[in-house]
Amino acid sequence: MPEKVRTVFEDSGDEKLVKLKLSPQPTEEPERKKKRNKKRKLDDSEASKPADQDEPREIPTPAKQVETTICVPKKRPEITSQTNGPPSSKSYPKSKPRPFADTKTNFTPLREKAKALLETRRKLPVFENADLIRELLRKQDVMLLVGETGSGKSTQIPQFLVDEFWCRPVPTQITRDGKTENKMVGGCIAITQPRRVAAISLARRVAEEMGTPLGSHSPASKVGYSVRFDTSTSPSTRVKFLTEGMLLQEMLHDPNLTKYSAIVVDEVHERGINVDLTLGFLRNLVSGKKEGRGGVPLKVIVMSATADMESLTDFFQQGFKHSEPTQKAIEGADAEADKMDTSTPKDISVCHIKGRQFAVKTIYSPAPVHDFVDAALKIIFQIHQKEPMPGDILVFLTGQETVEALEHLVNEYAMGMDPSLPKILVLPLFAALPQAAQQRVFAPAPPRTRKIVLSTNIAETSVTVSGVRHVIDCGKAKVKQFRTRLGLDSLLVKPISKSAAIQRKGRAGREAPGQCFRLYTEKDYLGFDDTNTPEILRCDLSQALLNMKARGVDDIVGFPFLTRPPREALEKALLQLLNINALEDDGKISPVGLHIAKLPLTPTLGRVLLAAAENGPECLLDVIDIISCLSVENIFLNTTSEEKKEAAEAARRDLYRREGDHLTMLTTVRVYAAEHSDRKAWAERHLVSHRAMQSVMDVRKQLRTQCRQAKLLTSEALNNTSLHDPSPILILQSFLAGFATNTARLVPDGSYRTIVGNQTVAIHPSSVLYGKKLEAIMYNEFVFTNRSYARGVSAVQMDWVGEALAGKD
DNA sequence: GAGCACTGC
Repeated sequence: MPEKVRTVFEDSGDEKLVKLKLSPQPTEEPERKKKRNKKRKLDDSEASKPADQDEPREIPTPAKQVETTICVPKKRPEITSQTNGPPSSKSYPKSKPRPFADTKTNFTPLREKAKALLETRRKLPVFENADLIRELLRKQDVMLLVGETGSGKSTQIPQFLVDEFWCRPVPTQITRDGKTENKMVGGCIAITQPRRVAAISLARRVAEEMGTPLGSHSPASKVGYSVRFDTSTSPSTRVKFLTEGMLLQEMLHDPNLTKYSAIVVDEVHERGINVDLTLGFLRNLVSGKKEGRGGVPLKVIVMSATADMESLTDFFQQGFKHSEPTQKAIEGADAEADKMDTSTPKDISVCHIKGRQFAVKTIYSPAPVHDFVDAALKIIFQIHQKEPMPGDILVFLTGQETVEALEHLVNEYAMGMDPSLPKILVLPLFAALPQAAQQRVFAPAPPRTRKIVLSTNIAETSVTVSGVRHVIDCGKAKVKQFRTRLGLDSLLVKPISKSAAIQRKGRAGREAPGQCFRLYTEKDYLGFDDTNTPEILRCDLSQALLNMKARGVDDIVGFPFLTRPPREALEKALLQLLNINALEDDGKISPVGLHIAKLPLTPTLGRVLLAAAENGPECLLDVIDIISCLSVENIFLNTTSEEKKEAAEAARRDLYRREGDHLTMLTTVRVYAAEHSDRKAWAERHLVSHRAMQSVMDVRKQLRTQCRQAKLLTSEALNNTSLHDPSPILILQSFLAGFATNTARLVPDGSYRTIVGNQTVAIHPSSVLYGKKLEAIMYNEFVFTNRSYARGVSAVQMDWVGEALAGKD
């Protein structure tokens, strides 16, 4: 090993850095395992392993006792003092035995299991706050809960609440449009999650803890989940885990969420656009008059891992302030109400629950790092030489390119390594990696071997690698940013936020004390943003706006955004919706828009689908096949080596169509769907991603069903198995109905210029049209990475483009 | 000659 390897961080003052606010915290085994299950993305079969694998393991004794902080509104000191009293676990069982009373099924084994789990649940930090949380929610409708990693909040909070009196269904009379209707309101708790796998594995865990079967397995099941393509609930479901997108979807059909007594919004700190929309709608619901719920209140519990609760408190308080006038009228106490504005929150409580993690030592680079791949290489071998086994290394890099570069370097250096040292096993990890290769990361390292996982930020939230005690953080990540003015997405390397840095560091302290090497200076760290930029500031807003319009939010400017997008971004999105006729001229949603909003597609792809329907059932079926591919990750596998690349070219030649990527996708779906013996083998032969194709078939099925329900397709058209010849012209013209502005023409110097905006754009190398010179092209995506690229490209004729653009006026 | 990570009845 080269001399240099050891130098960089040798004297980087570990002592000083250790002091960095690391709350020394013990660990909690079941919670950790739950998290691992929860975060282990990408493999549902893994998540569905039998529960007995979740049994606690031996764990080192924690260094210090957990500290639990509770902050409640100053007005209620008496409640705070309650939690400082005797252990609350005693009071828990009093409301517990009920769940089984009303069923004949033999749940004895499940109950036994639940009983065993109760012991470990009691040790969760959140458990001692159960009474306080219940108490507060009896009186207030909104609770903000900061729960650090390992606090157990996601599994326990719903169980604390499910037997509360306010969580029962209430018979009500709801008057709408002059008609009065008797209806049961409430009874269920929803818990939203940003990711599918998290929703499913949390549901599984909570079902075990409650001693009830999961979802549709039994009509008596109390716990279920709902994610796209996979819903598992029963008539008795009281606790339902769902993705944020799924809750938004439910709200389209039932804006008042009448099934629910409480909505728990989890992982809010991740700030995906769906969570922002959800919170906006929920705020309107809790601070409104609740007529649609027959006056039955809805409890909202907002949970986050970071302490930035101020903006959320303000957010909900603003809502109550706005609703004050109606209350004033009722109470006739104007002066009192005005005073409320400056006092403590009246309707919101805030709880803070410390998590359980081992201490992680932070080691900064003493000087700025220019080449983080090189710097990471040195630290890897420094750790490998100095640190005892076991203790795997997790390196956060920016993308596939840097991951593969470092993989190569580490393997090269390892060959010249002192043979007396333990072996090294380098494992890359990124989303585009085939499933089997990803799974290797989760297997324990072989004896006398140190695992070195080189990962993108997929390991920050979506996937948990066990065995990690050393983290190396390059301090950067690729971030997608929609640029309103240019109408393009850029994918650029940017510094991460402080909260992402903390999250990365935390990955070293899940099983034992660890260390985190930051490939940047402490000064750099202090210059990072506090939190990740919310997605709502980084993405095209047309889908979000259409969703809002579809449920009658016409005043976009008046909508309660947790973070308000710039006016320009909102205007651009509105314009885009007008362009595809999703809105009327007065800004209200059009019938076309309403139809599009119900499809699980971007507004543009939704528009394409409707245009295809006008071109006849054959064209619609073909366009559904193509759209299904476009709404899924890349269906063609990445080719790693040169030989593979050539093999791929040869294998796929019969799928490629000269018209472009759209017709190529259509051919691929058709051939795949016609393959009845072994689709997996077929996919492997053609270097097509079988996983992606399975998703394509799911989406295709869903879209076909929706089209039949909307009477765009007849059952005969769907059942007709004889294949027609596709009409490229009709298909591409349908696409132009949504993508007329995503077109470019060839200019004399051989490059392409966009027809709207006259910007230079190149055909992406992944396209079948890469390097081809055509009169004009249409593309689905306009992305900037190292240069401007068009992705999802087909050849079109200029006069079609002219017609499509003229149709907009 | 190139692909951060999620999601949708």
